[in-house]
Amino acid sequence: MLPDKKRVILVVGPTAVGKTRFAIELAKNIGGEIISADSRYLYRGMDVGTAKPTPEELNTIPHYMINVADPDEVWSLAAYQNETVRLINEILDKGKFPIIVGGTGQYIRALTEGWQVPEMVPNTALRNVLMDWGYQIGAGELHRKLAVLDTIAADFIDASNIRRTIRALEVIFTTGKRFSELRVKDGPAYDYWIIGLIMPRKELFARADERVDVMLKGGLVSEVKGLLDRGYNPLLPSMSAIGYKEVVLYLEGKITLDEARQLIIKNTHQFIRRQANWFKPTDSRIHWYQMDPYPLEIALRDLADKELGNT
RNA sequence: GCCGAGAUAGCUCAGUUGGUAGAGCACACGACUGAAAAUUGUGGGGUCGCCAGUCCGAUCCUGGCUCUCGGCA
Repeated sequence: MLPDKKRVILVVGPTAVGKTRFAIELAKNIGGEIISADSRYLYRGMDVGTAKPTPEELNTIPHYMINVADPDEVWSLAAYQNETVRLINEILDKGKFPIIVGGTGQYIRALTEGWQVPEMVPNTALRNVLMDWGYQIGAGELHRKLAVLDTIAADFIDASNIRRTIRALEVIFTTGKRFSELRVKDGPAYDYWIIGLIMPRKELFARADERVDVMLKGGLVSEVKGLLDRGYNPLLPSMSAIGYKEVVLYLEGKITLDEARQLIIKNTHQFIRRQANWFKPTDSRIHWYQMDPYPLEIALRDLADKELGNT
């Protein structure tokens, strides 16, 4: 099978479903290189708690967008998108298949739907001002201010979602344009083939729970302690990752280790549910595969059929 | 056996000066355009332990019973 002109493959699905292994095997079979679409793999030194691929796994197939930033660097959707589009072209130029793998639904969607993210770099000072304002008058009232300036944006941002409200106001105040107008969808720039991996939620939860214990035994606490010792602020976006924020609470003596474990499990379940909002079973663009029996062969066959134009 | 406390959603518990009930978690579903493993919205679910009494009306008051927990024997 030869690489198509603009074919890009994606492997999506909830955390702990088994994307990493599947993608590597897929890449080996079709001559692909892997671009991570996981907002937590970006950071160096955050390995155990993010279930990052092992160094051996990273060596078998070229991987990108992993370990590209220190934990105190702030990444974003737009930055991710820009960098990834560049990498896709690079891999295509080499005559290989780009395989985008990850569980960060927003990153995936932005790519597959061709989002034009508003050109407006976050303005921390402005955000802080808006945040203070929001706390004074209340999230609902701040949202009402937004409604005056941009009815459409106010419509798709929940009234109590102060963070989204602030971003919209930030963009409006800085650009003088409506946030809703800048929120453009260009449609897919490549011929995306989206593979969705899924398993019954109960099993998924069980796997995720097991993984939490593996992480704790595998040195999650000392990893977090190391990050704090190196001076990384627990309030950094990177440190808001599941597994990290809870262990920070434990290290600060606010909760016990067992409470931290329970919290991580709880937050992971909620995360899996939220991920399902981006990857829906009803989404006709996604080719869904149950993980049992292992779907590599079928997925390869479906892909081959697609290449031959039979689909 | 005696004394005390308790029995309310799947779990932990709050509550009703008597007018058939709530919160967190769990579970399910949704939003999202430069913080996204973030932030955020909605929903289903209860014969309020059992029986009797008082009352227009009992989950709440009274009596009995069953069970649980703690203390004493």
